[in-house]
Amino acid sequence: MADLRGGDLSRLRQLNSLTAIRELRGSGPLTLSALAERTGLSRPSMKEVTAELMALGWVEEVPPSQGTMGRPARRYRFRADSGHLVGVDIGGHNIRAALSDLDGRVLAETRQPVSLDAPLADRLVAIERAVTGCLTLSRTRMEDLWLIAVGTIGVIDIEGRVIYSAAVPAWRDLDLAGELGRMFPCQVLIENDSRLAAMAESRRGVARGANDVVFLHVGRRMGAGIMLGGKVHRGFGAAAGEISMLPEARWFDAPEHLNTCASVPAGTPPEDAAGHTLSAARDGDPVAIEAVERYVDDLAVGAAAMVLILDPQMVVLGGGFSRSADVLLDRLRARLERKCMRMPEVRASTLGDECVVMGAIDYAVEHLDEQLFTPDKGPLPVTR
Amino acid sequence: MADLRGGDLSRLRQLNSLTAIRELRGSGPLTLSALAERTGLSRPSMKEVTAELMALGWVEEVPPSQGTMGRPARRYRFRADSGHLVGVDIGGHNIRAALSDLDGRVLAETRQPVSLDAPLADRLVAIERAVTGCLTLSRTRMEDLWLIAVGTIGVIDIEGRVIYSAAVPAWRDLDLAGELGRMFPCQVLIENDSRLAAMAESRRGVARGANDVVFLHVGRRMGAGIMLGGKVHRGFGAAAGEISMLPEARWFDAPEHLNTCASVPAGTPPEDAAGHTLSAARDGDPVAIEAVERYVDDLAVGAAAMVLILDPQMVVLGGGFSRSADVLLDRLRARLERKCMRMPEVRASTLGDECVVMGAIDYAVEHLDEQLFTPDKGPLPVTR
DNA sequence: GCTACTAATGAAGCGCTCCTTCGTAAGTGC
DNA sequence: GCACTTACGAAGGAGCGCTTCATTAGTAGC
Repeated sequence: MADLRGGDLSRLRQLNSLTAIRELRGSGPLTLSALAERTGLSRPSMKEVTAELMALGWVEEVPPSQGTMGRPARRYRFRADSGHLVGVDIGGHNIRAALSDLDGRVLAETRQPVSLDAPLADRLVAIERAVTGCLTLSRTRMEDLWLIAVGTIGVIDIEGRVIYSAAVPAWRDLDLAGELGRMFPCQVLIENDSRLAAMAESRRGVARGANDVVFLHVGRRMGAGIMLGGKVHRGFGAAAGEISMLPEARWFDAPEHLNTCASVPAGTPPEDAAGHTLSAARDGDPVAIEAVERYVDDLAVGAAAMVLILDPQMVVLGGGFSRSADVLLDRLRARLERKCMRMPEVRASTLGDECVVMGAIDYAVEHLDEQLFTPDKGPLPVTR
Repeated sequence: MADLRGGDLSRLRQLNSLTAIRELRGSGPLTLSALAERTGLSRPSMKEVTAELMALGWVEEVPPSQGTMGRPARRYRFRADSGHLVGVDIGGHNIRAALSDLDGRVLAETRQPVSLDAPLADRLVAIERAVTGCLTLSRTRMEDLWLIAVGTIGVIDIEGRVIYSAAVPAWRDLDLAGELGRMFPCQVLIENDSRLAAMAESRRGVARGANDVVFLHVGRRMGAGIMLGGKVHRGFGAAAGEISMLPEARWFDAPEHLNTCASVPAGTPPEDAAGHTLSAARDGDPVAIEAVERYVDDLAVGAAAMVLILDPQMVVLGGGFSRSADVLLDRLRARLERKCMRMPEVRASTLGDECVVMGAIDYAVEHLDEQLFTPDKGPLPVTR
């Protein structure tokens, strides 16, 4: 509403075309009348819009559905297959990639393990392999990629440089946008992974329909992503959501309660310790339960800070530990209930490990929408 | 961009009319050509728009400016005087009101002292007096009031009920919207006072031009207001910004450091104690300085939480203690510099005690804009 | 196999909004 | 009083969306 400047007549057509595409994308093939009803336009106008979209290659006709009363209506669908998107999740230990059509429907997925302290070159190679893996799996050519969206750990500045990364040494002070821009021939978007996870949950996960969502990444490291008004909240310098940096929020060392619990068997590899503790707590081990209580005590402080400041509709628990959401959720709820002014819904992620990749794809889809009718903005193929 | 659905042609005209009004409001009288250039429309179209706006009574012609080359251009201005707005600040000890024209230019101001523990009826009477005082001062009739916006301490829910108020006993569980709706014959908007203060600072105060602003109310009580993307951030349940409720954020008791400082002379009334401490610190009293340091230590925790979570462009220090911003600002900056990921600008409020009233007026003006062309929404007079 | 019914199609005509273009009008400067 | 500058106002045209109506392509019933 704010940046709306009316203007030309053609702008009106653009907007109407865009809403038509959004409707088509959301609901599969639609008849002209259905489309007209949904967009609020008249049928003849809608017809003109679809004709234009078909000429542009965005929309195509599909065979009419049979068995209906009256003359069968022509049906149109968004040509989601006329281009491809890739979402990448650059984690500490794994690099995931997924290739999707323009609707965000996943066509191929890959995963490349990578060690935390791998040198930069290895990590970059793993990224390239993850993406090319998706391409071969789905028999897609690199030239058919329109957009790659990348979610990564660390704080990324507006230009796509990694300005902070506690976990991954090779990642610090890296011009990630530059590296990936050289690697792939299409546009590359870079975003913080927790923000993308938040987006995925609010688009296709447990928070679908909620516009104001806080995503808590609980795992070996802590993080948070924020959706406000249905949009990713990046902040003025793209550093929003970094509450784990604040000692008083007690997030940074919170996982230690689970890692150092006495009920973890000796010899357990450190990356599995927290999982053991959570399982033991589920089975009723009082020592483990005590550790979990202390963990959630800490978790709740940062979470309450976010809830009190933002007042979101929903808090989504994601990340590695959210597999044990049954152990964590009610405990977190109880503490937030005491600390918060207005209690938000608190739910566990339904997308799990796929969260960030899915969010990256959703992010790419959103960007696509925005660029559909501003061809000067980015090098998007218009017809095919 | 998101809620934009194109649609009718007349919608286009509405939007263009609205941008025209915004330009006129912002820049005083404008010629047709200037207006056309600013809005991006052609001169003939602009002429039609202004003709319509003049017919509606929103815009009027003013004498052309002299001494220019060529034929003098007709000039148009927004008829800011065709209606009036009132902003009210319901504080603990004072009730302020200001009457403005539709541009938000203040025409009259009043203040009504009221004691913290005054019964509800007295407080409501004081509100009415503050408003009617403005009316008589500016010789305005109650019927010429279009909109009253009220900022108040406490947490207000979406329906305008006070659901929490630590400071003012009479305020709790009050249906404020209902009470004020019965009191005044026009529409009444209610909002949290810190949010309105944030709005005022970002519209006409020190944060003018900044879209992402955190306003910290530092005074006998602590509060915060958030502007994101140029809009007040209310949160899903209108409870955003209440970080002072979190003990770990150390805001709630922070003022005690100043109140209980040993350098405050015995017999000082409690409400003046903090002021004494701040003055003494300015004069170099080491005991007072120590108290201030501890105060800012606490203040910085909650402030850092907000900055880390939101990553605003600017943090504005307002409220009673901000009169001593010279004592506080650099100390706060130093701490935030250590705690935050990206350091925002930190500035002192320039509007002082007027902050909330001004914000209320700005809030009313904004609402007006939104309702200009949706007459079904509220009972706004269209012509005069 | 024919008729009645249903629902979508396609074309025609209208109104609104914006655009460009042009001759005209009203000032200033010499 | 004349040239120059700048704005005004009217005319004509293009784009977009709307309503209306005859036509078309199916199903359902007899």
